[in-house]
Amino acid sequence: MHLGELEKLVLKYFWQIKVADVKQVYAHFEKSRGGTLNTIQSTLDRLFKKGLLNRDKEGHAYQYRAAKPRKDFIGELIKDVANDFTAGDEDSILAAFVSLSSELNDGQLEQLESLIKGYRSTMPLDDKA
Amino acid sequence: MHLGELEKLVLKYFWQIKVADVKQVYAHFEKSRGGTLNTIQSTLDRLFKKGLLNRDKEGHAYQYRAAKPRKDFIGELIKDVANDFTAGDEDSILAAFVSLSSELNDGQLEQLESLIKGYRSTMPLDDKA
DNA sequence: TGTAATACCGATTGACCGTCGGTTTTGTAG
DNA sequence: CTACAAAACCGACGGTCAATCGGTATTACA
Repeated sequence: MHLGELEKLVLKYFWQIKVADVKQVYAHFEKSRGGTLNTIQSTLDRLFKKGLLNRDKEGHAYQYRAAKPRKDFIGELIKDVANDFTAGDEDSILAAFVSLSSELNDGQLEQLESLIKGYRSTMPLDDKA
Repeated sequence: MHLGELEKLVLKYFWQIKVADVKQVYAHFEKSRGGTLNTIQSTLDRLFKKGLLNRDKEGHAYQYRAAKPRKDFIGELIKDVANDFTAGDEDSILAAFVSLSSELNDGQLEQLESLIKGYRSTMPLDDKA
C-alpha cells in the first residue's frame, strides 16, 4: 500500500479528528498548504477506494472516518515491509522486531519489556492468534 | 525510500548471494521473470544511486554488494513508517512496537521477551544510544 | 590497437499522486 | 413538485518514478 504525501497527512488528521466532511478537511489544510477543495475531495475519494476511509452520506455531504485505528494500520504496514524483505523461511514479524530493537536505547527497552508483560497477562492462553 | 518490485527482489537476492555482477543477477532472474540484461543493469544502477548497493569494478564488470545488512535496512524502513504515521509528540518507535505486538501470538511473545533480555544484558549501561 | 564485454544514455510505457475545471447528481427549501 | 445550491463525480494534465530496452560510448585485455 503506497500513499502520497497528502494522503498521509489526511489520514493522520482523521485519526485525530475522528469524523469530518470534505469542507472540514479542506478548512484544516487550506491555510497550511493551499490547494482547492477539489484536491481534498479526490484525495478523500482515493483513500476511500483504498479502503482507508469509510464514509456515509449525511445530508448533503459524506462523513468520512478512518477505516481502522492507527495502530492497526501501522502494524500492517510494518508487516508488509517485513514480508517484502524477509526470506520465506523466516518469521518476518520477529525479524522486524529484531531489526527495530537495534534502534532502542535502554529506557525504551525497559518500557518495551513491561509492555510485553502486559500483553502476556492480557491474553495468556491465546496462542493461535 | 520507495522501491519497485524488481528492486526489492534484487535487493533480497543480494542479501543471499553477497556479491554478484550483472550477468549473475540476470542469470538468476531470467528464468523466473524474463526481461533483458539491460533491465537488470539499470535496476542495479538505480539501487546503486539510491545507496542500497555498493560496487567496485573488477576486470570488465562491476561487482555489486548490498550496502547494508538486511536488518538495518528493515529497521530504517520501519522507522520511516512509524515517523510517517505517528503524531509528533509520541515515541514513534515504541508506537511501532505496540502496533506490531498485536500481531504476535504467545509463542512469539516469549521469543521476543528473551530477545529483549539478550539485548539488555549485552549493553546494560548504554542508555544514550 | 582492435574487439568483445560492459557500462551508460535516452526514450517509451505505465502507474500513481496532486491538482483543478467543468458537469452531473442530489438533498432540501419553498 | 420544482428550482437552486451544495456536493459528488468525471476527465484531463503535469510531474514523478519504476520497468523496459535499443543503441552508443567506454574500457579492459588479448
